[in-house]
Parts: sequence; structure tokens; C-alpha cells
Amino acid sequence: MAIQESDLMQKIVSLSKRRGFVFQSSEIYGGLKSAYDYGPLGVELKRNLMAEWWRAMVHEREDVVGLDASIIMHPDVWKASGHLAGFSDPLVDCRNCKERFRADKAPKVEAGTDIDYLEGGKKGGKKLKAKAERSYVCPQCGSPDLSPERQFNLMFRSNIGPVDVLGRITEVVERERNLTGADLRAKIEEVVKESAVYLRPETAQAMFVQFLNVQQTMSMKVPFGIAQMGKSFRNEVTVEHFIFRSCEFEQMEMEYFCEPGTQGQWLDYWVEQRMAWWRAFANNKDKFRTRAHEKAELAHYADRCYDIEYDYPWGWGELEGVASRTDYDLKKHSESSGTKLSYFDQNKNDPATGKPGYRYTPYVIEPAAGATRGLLVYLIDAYHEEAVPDAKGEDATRVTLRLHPRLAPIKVAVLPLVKKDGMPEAARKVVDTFFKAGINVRYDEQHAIGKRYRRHDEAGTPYCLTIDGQTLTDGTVTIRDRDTMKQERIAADRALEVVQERLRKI
RNA sequence: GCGGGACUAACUCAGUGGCAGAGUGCAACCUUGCCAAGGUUGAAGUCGAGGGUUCAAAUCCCUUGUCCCGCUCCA
Repeated sequence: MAIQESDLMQKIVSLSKRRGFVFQSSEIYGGLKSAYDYGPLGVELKRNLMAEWWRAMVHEREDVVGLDASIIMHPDVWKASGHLAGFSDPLVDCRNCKERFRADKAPKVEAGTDIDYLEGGKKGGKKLKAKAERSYVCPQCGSPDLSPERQFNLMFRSNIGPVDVLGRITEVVERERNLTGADLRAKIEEVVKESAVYLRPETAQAMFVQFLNVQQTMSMKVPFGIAQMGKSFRNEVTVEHFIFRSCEFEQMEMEYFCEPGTQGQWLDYWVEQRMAWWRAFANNKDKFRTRAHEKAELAHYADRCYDIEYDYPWGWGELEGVASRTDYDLKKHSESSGTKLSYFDQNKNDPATGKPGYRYTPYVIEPAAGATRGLLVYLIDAYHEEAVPDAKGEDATRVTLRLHPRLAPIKVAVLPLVKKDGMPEAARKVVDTFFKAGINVRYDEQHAIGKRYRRHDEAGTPYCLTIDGQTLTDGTVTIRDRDTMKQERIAADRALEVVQERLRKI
């Protein structure tokens, strides 16, 4: 059944709530913008997704190791990485060409003079003339038509320590009564900064900062990678599309350190690896694509970058970025901390001198994926409706989440056909074997069997084991496939083995 | 950030100034023997929040929150 794209997101949001995948945060208090909670099924799906990533990126590789760093780091980390730069500098938007720029870096003019510029900043645009209200114009199009200067807080700022920072601010305000505006602000900033800490806007920096510790303790040889999953926080300008862009989100990032000059081949390698990983769990593999960044689009630290994009109901959008970050971050942290973050290869000659031993700052390839975006992508990918006649022969819609069995929150539902004649007891015995094997199983005896099947279809449960009258006489159960609704009869004491086999081979 | 729309039971929604409703779901019991089965009974709502107009507000007005759509912005 074709699903209208505009309806699809609504259906997914609705199902997410109905079945316990995603709830709005603090809903009973009216909700909080762009914050979501992962319910009983959502947390399983997210954990499964992240476990698969960890398995592919860390456990199944000899050249990558893991890290789980603190969310709050030394503030100088963010100064060195460049994340703090936009913090204290006022930013201005050009109303003419929409460029956003730092006021202190803009071309200077004399306030009050007439300025000529082109509409939209484009060649052939209408010629415009206006008086400069401020002492600078837009660096892009020369327009004096500008928004007010504004402080943008990309990062969530807090203050560490038990002393209330408001008390210190009050002292400053009382002491500096003659100061106003920017001067007063600067004084307050000084006091706030003493104890200021930031919630990390990406997990990446910890992997650069801990580069030496990880490399030395694990005796890693370049090329090697450090992988980390976890929460990051950004004050986004706009939040949108359910969990697609939110201020608190979860990342799966890996920094792959390689020899300068080899970054191109490693970039290509990781783009291919990551693409294959996403597609492996998807039903609609052509909904994923890669897109190379234009030169102008590249971040200041990158020399090349690919986005892995997904065809969301609202169009193509980012899912993972694979960036060639050069040696920017390690160099910055070396300069800033005074600790040399470099690698010494005893088996190579220095290309500059030809002498044995080569010390260099590694280049970095960074596959950075959104875990919560991944969850959304797989929910969209899995959502399936089909017309199936119901017991009365009337048209009904069957909703199935065709999640990959390894991602599915519940792997197996064990269902007594009716709750009498010893069937619940026989079912619980089967359930127990799955408990012991560490496979997420649900026992379910509520309502008619058909309803239980459909409920588990919506939850994405790939297999239902049904205990019926025959189980009691010959020890067999039926195993039902979520997508085909076909049933097979197997021995109850082989059920665990059969499910394990199916989970393994896909 | 701008414009438009929505918000009523757990879900989907009806109700446009006069008793708070339906279907689904949920709970209990009976029945039932494989694809949202039938029956009986039951619980469930500060009508997003706050203020105002009115004899009377889910309904009209103002403020506000959240979500959605489009543009814009961000990356």
C-alpha cells in the first residue's frame, strides 16, 4: 500500500508513542522543545543499533579501540578546537544576502555614508543604495542592511563548583556601577568564565585529547582508530523533524589516525564501509546515498568530506558525515596543551631527511554518525502497511515494522494459544530458555492470538512462537515469521537454536 | 527567525456559546482453539496552560507552551 509521504512522519510519530519507542520529554509538563525520551522499545532499538555499530567498528576490527569520555571536559579543549570562538564574538546576519559573519572581521566603513550594493548580492541584481548605520558592512555583498549583533551560544554552558555564579555576578554589578553595555558584559563574562564548563557539542574532541594515552596503553600502530558513542549537546538554531535534529542527541564517532598523504584512500575506504553498514540493516537500500561536499561547504578543519544521506519523507538529509579532518585537531591540541600529539614510526624513514625514524602528526578520517538519526532512519525504513482481510473478511490494514531482526527490540514473542490446559506453563518453559541465552523475549497471553500477532508486528518482533494443543502431546511449537506471516512447526526444545540461527545468518 | 495549521480519554478523531462524545485501546470475567474473534461489566478527560468577555466558554478574545507544514537559518 502506498503511503503518502506527508502522512508517513505522522504515522511514525504516532506509532512511536503508541508502542513505546519515543515519547516527548516531560510531556505531562507540556513538553520540552526538541527533547525526547526513548521508551521501552525505543531504548532496545537504540541499544541494538549502537551495539551493532560498536561490534562492526571495534570488536570485529584489530585496528580500532574504544573510549568513553566525560561529557564535561576542560574548557580549554573547546578553545583549542575552535568551538568557543563563536561564543564571545557577536555574529551578524546580512539581511540582503543572508550571510552570517563576525562583526569584528567585517570590512570597515564610516558610519553614515551612502553605500551602493546589489540586491541579493547577485550579479545583475537591482542596484541599491543605503546609509551605513554601523561602522562595517557585509563581507559578502557589501550591504549595510544588517541584523543586530547577537551572541550565539552553540554550546550549553554551565558552571562547575558549589559556589553560585549569580552571587559573583551580583558582586561585579554592584562593584562596577559606572560600567554599562559591552564593558559590563565583559566584566561579568570574566567572572563567569572562571568556573564555566561546557557540555560537549561532539564526542570527537575527547578522542584527540586522549590520543596519546590510547595509542600508548594499547600499543596501537598507525593507522588505527578510536571509537566512541555518547550524548552530545548543541543549541541548534532550529530543531526539526521529530528526533532528526534536537539539542541533545547521541553520536557514534570514530577517529581514524593515518599517515599524511594516505588520507584520501582511507576516506574512500571509510565512506564505503559506512555505506555498506547502513545498507546492511535496511529494507530500501537505494534510499541511502553519498554526497561529496563542495569546497565552499567544507568545515575549516576538513580537506574533503562526504555525507551519507537518507531519503527522509521531507527529502534527502544527512545521516552520517565522513570527514577528512587533516591534522588540524591534533596540531591545535598540541599547541594549546604543550603536549606533543604525534606518532613516531621506527620502521620508516623521514621523507624530509631520509634518515631512519619518522615522526609526524597523523591525519584523521572521521566517520561521525547520528545514533538517534539512525534510529529514525530505520523506523522510517521499517514502516510498512499492507491490506489484509480480517477474520470477518473485511479489508483491514496490517502495520508492520520490518526492522532487521538484529535491531528489533523484542526478538521473540512466546504465545500460548489460549491461557488454559497447561499452555501458559509450557510457554513459560520456552521463555526461560531464551532468558538464559540472553535473547530478549516476551511472554504474552493477553487477548486473542490474532491481536497478539498484530501487536508484535507493530513492535517489529520478527518471530512469534505459539504453544498450542499439539505442543502438549508432541512437544512442537509453531514459529511465525513477521513479514510473511508463514508458520512452521518445530520442536519446542529446538526453538532457541532455530531463532539463534536466524539471528545469526542475516 | 517569518508565515500558516493543529492541540478534546492511552491512540485516532467528532463536537463552533447551553449536561463531555464516538471508535479503537485498557481492566475484569465469560466464551474461544492461529492472524486486530464474540459477549458482559468497568475505569478512564484540569477540552495544552494562564488570563479575559459572558448568566453560561472545549467553542469568542488576549497571552503563552508544544507539535506539524512551508520558507529562512544552521551544518
